[in-house]
Amino acid sequence: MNTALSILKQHKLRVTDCRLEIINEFLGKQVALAHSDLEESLNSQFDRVTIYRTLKTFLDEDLIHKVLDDRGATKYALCTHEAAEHNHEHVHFKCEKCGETTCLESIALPKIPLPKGFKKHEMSLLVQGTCNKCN
Amino acid sequence: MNTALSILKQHKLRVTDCRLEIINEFLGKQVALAHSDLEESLNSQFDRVTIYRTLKTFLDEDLIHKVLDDRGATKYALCTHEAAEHNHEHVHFKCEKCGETTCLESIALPKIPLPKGFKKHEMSLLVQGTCNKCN
DNA sequence: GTTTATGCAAATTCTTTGCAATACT
DNA sequence: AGTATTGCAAAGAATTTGCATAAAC
Repeated sequence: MNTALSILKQHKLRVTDCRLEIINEFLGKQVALAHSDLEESLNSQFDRVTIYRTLKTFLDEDLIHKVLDDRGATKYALCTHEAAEHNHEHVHFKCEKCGETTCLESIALPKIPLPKGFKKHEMSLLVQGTCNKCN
Repeated sequence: MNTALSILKQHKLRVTDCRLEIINEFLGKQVALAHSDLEESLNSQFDRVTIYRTLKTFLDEDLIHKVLDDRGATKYALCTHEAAEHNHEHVHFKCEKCGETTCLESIALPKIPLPKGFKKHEMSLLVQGTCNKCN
């Protein structure tokens, strides 16, 4: 079971209100969140700086990952840790109407034939359009 | 033939030093460039603000397009206008060693089966790894 | 009790806007 | 000549850093 508490414990991070609430935001809404989204939904409960630092900590611990955005905004989403090997390779879908970015984890990434001399390490795919809620 | 001059003429833009040089940067290095890259390579020849505005003009004219970056930096690359219909849907490759982002225009984007209710408009694919120069 | 996280202030960086001077057609 | 572009100053976001206080283990 994945509670905010158990996630922090798994990563051997100290349990603080800010961290718990931020993880709960990610668990609650199943979409990628930007710093500004968190600041807003946590309603100035925590300092802007604390949120930045929490996100950085989570990134370093591979608890969240960055999600590409067409507009250059930095968004984050929880990593799923089910498998032994960790990867961030989902398809992300950004809705052009509501602006939400969802991880489409069920969809496998295609194999891309690269030119000679290029070696793939990881890849990310961002699809833009309208989501199921806005259609 | 694609000279900086002819590109500006095609887009009915006024010919200025700054615009010519920026296009030449893109033509010269075949990689995606960020504002800071241009500022550096043009060596403070033009004001920071002018470069921002030039990039915005070029974006509006579909002369360049934004390229996704894993680190959240905003990068741009020239659009290729060969075909009648314009699209930005290349595969982009970012080298983790040298940091350069190249458009792999020859590689077709795969079709992605989206869940019910999702409708695709456009998509971008970023592959990260090591490029042919760094391998 | 020791270590780590938080909040506040302030510094940096990134990007945009207003306006007068300049360059383009 | 008329219009668009540039440079400078300055405003406004976004993000980072330093340090003392507070909280977690």
